[in-house]
Amino acid sequence: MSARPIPRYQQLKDMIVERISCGELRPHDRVPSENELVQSMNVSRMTANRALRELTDEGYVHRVAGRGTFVADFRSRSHVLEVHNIADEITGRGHAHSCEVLKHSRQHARGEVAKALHLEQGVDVIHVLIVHFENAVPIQVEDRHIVADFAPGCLDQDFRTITPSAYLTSISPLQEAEQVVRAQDPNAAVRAYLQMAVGEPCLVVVRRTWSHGRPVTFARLHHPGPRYELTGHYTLPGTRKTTSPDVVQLENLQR
Amino acid sequence: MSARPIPRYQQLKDMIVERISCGELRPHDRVPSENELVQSMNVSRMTANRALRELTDEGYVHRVAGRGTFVADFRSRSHVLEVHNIADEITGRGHAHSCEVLKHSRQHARGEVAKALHLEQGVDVIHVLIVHFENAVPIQVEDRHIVADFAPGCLDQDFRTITPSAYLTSISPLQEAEQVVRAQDPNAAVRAYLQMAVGEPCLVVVRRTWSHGRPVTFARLHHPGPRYELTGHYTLPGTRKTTSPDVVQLENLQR
DNA sequence: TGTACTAGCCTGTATATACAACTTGGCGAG
DNA sequence: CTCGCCAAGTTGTATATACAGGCTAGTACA
Repeated sequence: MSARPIPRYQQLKDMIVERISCGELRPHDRVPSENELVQSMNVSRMTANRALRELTDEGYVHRVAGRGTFVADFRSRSHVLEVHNIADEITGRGHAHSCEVLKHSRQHARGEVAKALHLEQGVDVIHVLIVHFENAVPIQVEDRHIVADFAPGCLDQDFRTITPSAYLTSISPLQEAEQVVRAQDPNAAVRAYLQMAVGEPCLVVVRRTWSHGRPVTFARLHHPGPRYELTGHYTLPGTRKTTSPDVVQLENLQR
Repeated sequence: MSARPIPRYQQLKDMIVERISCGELRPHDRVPSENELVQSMNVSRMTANRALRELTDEGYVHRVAGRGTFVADFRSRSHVLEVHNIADEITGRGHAHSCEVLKHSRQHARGEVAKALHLEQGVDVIHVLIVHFENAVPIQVEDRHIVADFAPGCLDQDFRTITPSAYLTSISPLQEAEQVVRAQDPNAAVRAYLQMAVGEPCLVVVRRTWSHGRPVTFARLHHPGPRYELTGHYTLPGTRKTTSPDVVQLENLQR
């Protein structure tokens, strides 16, 4: 059996990730410097350097020469985990975001929601239903359930000023996400919220997110097919020659 | 102005990536060992080690203690770049994949295709139109254009046995991808190919891929909304505690 | 002929050391 | 009081060295 000991740089990484994960170290907090790790952990500076450098590559921390190492803001961790902060997406286009909170209440998890969140039937969850607008045009219906004891202050949040997605990433690091995208006809309620014509399809994103090793939120996001598309841009890591592909505006697909 | 010199480990990485990118080093070829780099590039072994180790993390090479360092198979590079090899996806579900090649010919790029591929009007492209089946049920219409001089042997390929996606990743490393997902009603031809009922929406993926710093392929993938969904699973790098979220089969969304 | 072993190369890790560049805070000169 | 400079701490890089462990080919031996 290969019971090779865990390398010391990995032990350092695990220790720091654990302290971030459990909340002992919060975003923008200072992480022990290389020299401090040399003393407290009894390793060489190169080993401490490797641990912190790899944590930088992985997005956990942020380093500034001359100042120190700091815990990264959770939302800068992975674009794929925050790709669905609809407010940022809209303001990033230079448009105005607004929203209407239709529901924001405590409920007992049932059926699909309980199963998706790995909860017993009846456990408390927070249910929010929000319609997001881009320049006053409805662009997303956000139907989200949040495990209640994960976000104690959730009911007091004003989701008109901070989206649930932004709120969730601010209170804890999200470690894992699962997403399903499908094209589907909306039911009457969603169609009305999105002001869609009969026969127009929705782009539906169903997303579960994990934190501290358990699912904490389950969201169903409905978008009007004619007015919304999901864009992604992927670059392999380590590519130096910034090809910067000018984003060609794709024409409408009529064939 | 900060004209800081490029670090030596980065120079090594750039040199090796360039040799892979231009085809001098092909998948499974042996990359110079650390000690060879020490001699030929006049660096210390730790510097060579850092370069090769980071290239390993980035998926360019594969290292085996005792044997050496080898160029990684392109398709193992990034799941996001090959997420749309529909054949692998289907066989991964344990189902049977088959396809029908409706078109496979040389054409002159025009309009939207020329613009997307950054080509002058009239430059040669290969056009393939393929319907993919999962257990004899049509699941994707692949409408793809490939820059002709990028894939000289493209017209001789048998795309019934190897998908265009697999073929392209086999001949060159893909560096960048751009993808747009939308829900849209199909036109009559696509609807017929996919054996869809009138009124059912399509999940459309439009994808451009770069290699050697230029766009080389442009694909429009139509899927039947009722029978197809795009799933993604994202884990943050460096997470040791494999949470392994059992994939809950989400129920149909009826609200 | 066949088997076992060893020498040599390779990666993986760890340490000690060194220098450069950046940032901040404090101290001293004006 | 203010400005400028310098010292201390921090990250970023580079080197030399060392040992452990994996793999392979070739040699010695039976």
